[in-house]
Amino acid sequence: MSEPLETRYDPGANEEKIYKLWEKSGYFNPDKCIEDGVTQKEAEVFSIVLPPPNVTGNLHMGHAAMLAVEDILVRYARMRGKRTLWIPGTDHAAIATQSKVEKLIKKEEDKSRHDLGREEFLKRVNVFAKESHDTIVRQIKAMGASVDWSREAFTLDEPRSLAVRTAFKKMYDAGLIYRGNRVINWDPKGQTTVSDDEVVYEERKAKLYTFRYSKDFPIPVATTRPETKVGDTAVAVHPDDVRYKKYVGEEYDVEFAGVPLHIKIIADPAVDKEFGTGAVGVTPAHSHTDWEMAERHKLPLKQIIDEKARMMTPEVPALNGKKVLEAREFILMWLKENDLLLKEEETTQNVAAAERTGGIIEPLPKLQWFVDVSKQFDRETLKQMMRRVVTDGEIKIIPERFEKTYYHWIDNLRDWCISRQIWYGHRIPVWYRGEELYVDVDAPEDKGWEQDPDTLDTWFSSGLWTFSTLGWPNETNDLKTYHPTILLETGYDILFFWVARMILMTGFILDQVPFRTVYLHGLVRDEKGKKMSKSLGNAIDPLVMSEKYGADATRLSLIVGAAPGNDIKLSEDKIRGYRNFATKIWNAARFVLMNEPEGFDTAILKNWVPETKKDEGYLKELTDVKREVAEHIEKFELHLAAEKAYHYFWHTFADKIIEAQKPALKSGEEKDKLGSYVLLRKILEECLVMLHPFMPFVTEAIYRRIYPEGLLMVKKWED
RNA sequence: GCGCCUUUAGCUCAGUGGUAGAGCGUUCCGUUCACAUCGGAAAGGUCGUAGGUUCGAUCCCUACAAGGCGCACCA
Repeated sequence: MSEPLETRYDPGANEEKIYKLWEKSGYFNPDKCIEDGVTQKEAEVFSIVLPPPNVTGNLHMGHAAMLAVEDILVRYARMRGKRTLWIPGTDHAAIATQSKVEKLIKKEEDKSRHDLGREEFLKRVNVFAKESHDTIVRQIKAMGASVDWSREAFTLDEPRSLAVRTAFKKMYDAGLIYRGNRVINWDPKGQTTVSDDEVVYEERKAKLYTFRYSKDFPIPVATTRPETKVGDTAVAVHPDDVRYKKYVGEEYDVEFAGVPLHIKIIADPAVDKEFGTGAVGVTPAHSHTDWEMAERHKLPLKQIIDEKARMMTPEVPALNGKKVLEAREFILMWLKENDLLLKEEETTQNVAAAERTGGIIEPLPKLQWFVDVSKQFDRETLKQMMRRVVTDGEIKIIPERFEKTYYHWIDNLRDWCISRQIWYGHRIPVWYRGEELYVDVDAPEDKGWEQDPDTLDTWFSSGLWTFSTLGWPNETNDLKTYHPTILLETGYDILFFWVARMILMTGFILDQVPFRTVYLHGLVRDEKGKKMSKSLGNAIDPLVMSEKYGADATRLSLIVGAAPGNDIKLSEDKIRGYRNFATKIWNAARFVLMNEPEGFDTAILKNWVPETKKDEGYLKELTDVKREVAEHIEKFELHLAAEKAYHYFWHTFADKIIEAQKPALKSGEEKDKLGSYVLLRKILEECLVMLHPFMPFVTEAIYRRIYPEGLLMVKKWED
């Protein structure tokens, strides 16, 4: 035994050093483990990707929780002798990053991206993304995550770009990607389309106006958006509605607020007889459901709102170019003046807003690229395939209840709009020359072609993540060895955005599932249950906590009491509590090592058999606890595993077993001293192994004191 | 409208078909050496409400209530 341990464990003085030691060993990389004989070549594989954090800034507690869960599973697998790969990376997060940088430039230089131009703007974004990336990497390391940095990837780097273009081409050739003029969600603020999943709804009070288009129009209709009514091409009623049956099929020409309208009366089951007047003014260009109705009834489409959310009514100069809210007032005035407004009542409506920019969504028709989720390929559609792999059990979702949520989402899924009018992202691999269109991985060689200016939805590239990180489209060994990955661990809030899209992309492209098990963790909230966010000022910074209490304590605070899929309420007190545990581990070790007999030889530990029934009982209990902890980890019940290990160490090992040995150690005969010491030493070392996945730094720090050349990280976890 | 979750000690949460546990907090006691970032002890719960199944329910079923969430509708 060399130097005695200090009375306290100092995370600040140890963590960085230990992480460097791990990195230097090369054992985050499974190839190196095999090379050095730490892992058997034929060993079972444990592979997992790190959900790539967005390069929009810092990591928050949610990321820390994710890193903690994954690192525990990864370290456990590695100590179990599995061929363990954890791939790190970052996500370019197209819209999120672009809008963040746009805001910064606006604030600092009062310029828009158009002032800078595409090339210069992208340079700026890249600089920002690089800085953000570096911060993220530092933070991942600070949390102790044992990821294989040699395989680090970025959703927008060259290998991933090739994967994206190849995937696009493959899907286009199969007819699963098409270009179509459809009503999409337009974000006037971000000046781009967004997918259905990027739309968030907020309930607001609104007025419902009941009116007639003109004096002699037979059916009154109700609306919350009178300004869109200049785009109506039909009035829809329910097929069984006796009030209106006689009008169905009739067509009327009216002049509404100076705009000539041609209105056809149609019958469609989508109409609710009870709502409003039971008749709907159909605006095919500015409503998803109306557009679908228009498709069914072959109605014309009349766009009257442009991309700036302004009116397009050249017939009425006074209205033309007005913002929608001003236009609403204008129409209401006109209705009142002409005595056509019948009723005005309070109602609540869900206002659709773009998730990233907060812009109020304006549905409008636009020529965009879509993934067709209802087209057959290989005897089924993407929708059916996504459903099948979960119902068949090829993919298991934990907690199971989210499987229902997943099915529900699939059943309501519409074609996925993948083109965005932003600059930061994967440029769509399509080129145009007049009427010609060219789709391929690389640009056409002859002249005159122009590439589509749009970029792809960021989730298109993240959807390929489990295999683009393994080298696809190249047939790499990594791909053969590690795909499908064993586990995907992520927050339930991106089940649709990401998990579902990965299943979709992988299912089509590789005819595989991307992962066997999906483990969904909850969101980290503050002690009052509020979602942590910078703007609310209630965010607890994982790095600050790690500096204050150690990464081990921060990790454990995010694990204990956090059942899968349930939100985690976190307070600084809790983190402090687990810092105390790290101290306890340190001091228990300190005590044991202080009592090491002169000239102690560690060889004795190997074949040591307890001499008393009591010691035998202690060892039995230890083995039981360790096995139970392992079982919990294997069932992804980390909260139970951590609590059990914690409880055993503190209240059994420290409180009872150590206390019981004190008399012998203090005043016993040499033989008893040795016996007691070996017992404690044995249990201590086993505990270090058992606790290492949860608290890697403090356990490794102690282990290095005992075995200066050893590495706990790759010590075998035996049964 | 469809669906999901939560409701257990002051707080945060575990948990089991046989009348409840942990951590933190609180109160009291303790500082001759592993640790006061500690140890010991104590107080504190009719396990949301009402029914049902059962020999027996906090745990199973039904209804209800409160809180939260997802999806759809939102004319």
